[in-house]
Amino acid sequence: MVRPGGRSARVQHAVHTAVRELEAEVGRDALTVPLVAARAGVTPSTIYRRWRDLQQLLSDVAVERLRPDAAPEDRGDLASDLEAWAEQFLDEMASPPGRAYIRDALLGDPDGSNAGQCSAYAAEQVGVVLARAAERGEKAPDVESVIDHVIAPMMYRILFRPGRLDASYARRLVADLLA
Amino acid sequence: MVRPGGRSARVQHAVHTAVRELEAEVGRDALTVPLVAARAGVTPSTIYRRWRDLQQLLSDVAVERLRPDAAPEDRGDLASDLEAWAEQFLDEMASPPGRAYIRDALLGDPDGSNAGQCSAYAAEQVGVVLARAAERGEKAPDVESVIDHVIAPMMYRILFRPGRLDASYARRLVADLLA
DNA sequence: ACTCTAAAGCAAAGACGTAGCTTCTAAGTG
DNA sequence: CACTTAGAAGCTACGTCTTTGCTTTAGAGT
Repeated sequence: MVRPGGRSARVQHAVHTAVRELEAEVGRDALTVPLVAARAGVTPSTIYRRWRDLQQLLSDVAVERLRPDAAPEDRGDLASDLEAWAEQFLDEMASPPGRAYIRDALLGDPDGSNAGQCSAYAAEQVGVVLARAAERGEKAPDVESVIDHVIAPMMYRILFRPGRLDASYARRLVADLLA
Repeated sequence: MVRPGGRSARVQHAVHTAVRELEAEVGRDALTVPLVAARAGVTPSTIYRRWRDLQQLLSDVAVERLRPDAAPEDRGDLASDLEAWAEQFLDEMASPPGRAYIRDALLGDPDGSNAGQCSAYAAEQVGVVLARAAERGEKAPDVESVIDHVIAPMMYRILFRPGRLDASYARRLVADLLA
């Protein structure tokens, strides 16, 4: 049972913060559970008990970092909004740190719930764009179509075919979808 | 330098075999490098040197298992061929072992070459189907289109949205592409 | 205030990962 | 057919990480 205002929450926050700090300081590959524990001021066994291993901890932190921090920009029409969002999404996700976070999120995650959360974030952002279009009276596809025709192809390339990506790919996918 | 007929090749084979056997016997989570080494009759340091860690070893083995073992079935026309291939692909990849292999292949792979290999396997199979269609004189899409419109959406769901999949999804994607 | 329980601390034992050095083996050469 | 050589495997010792049982703490509910 998680007690929101209590010690558990403090520990979780301290550990997450320690991971982010150390990731920046010593690099991902040098991270170890004892190192994180020392920085967070907890004992290693606490981390092992709560997260089971370093992978799952990194996965948790990665999901946090993949959460969008702002609503998609409003450029006045669906095509522009979607194009801008897709370009930014691709740009962030295809970057080396972006790819690392995606891999971490997928990795320590037997049941896929962390990865599912990432997908939900993207779907939510797209949902906002589509809802705005609907309010304007524009004809808009549904979220599922955007996932299948825009997000999925971008993700596939990011994960399976690195080095075959640029912003024009995002624009082409959006254009094809809206055609 | 790898010497195909020599000791290196024997060791690599013994280690891969040991991984597959132990995976079946004790389960993935109980695999460790020393355990694999003992079964393969080599010392742990050999594995650490060649593969660096367990993840990369599992990644190598996973790629091997994801290699298709036969050419796609010929059902006489493009739509049927592609539909059959997509259904089988989805079925294999969405299964628990299939997902585990995909994750392993993605995982121990900083530069994405193992994952790229998996993608290449799928592209090759699709290429065979499309080439047959071209020989028959059918109008066929190119491989890139199939990747974007069929493979990528299936993979995205497998990785990010488990539990939202069935064979009809594969059929729908193929039908939409060929429409 | 008191009780109760989930979570954290502690400590010791065992397993794992790393690195230096030695030994082997197969490919190339005269 | 020896001989050389370099890459790869074996061995070993050390340090670090992981696991586990038990104890202690702190916050939620009464």
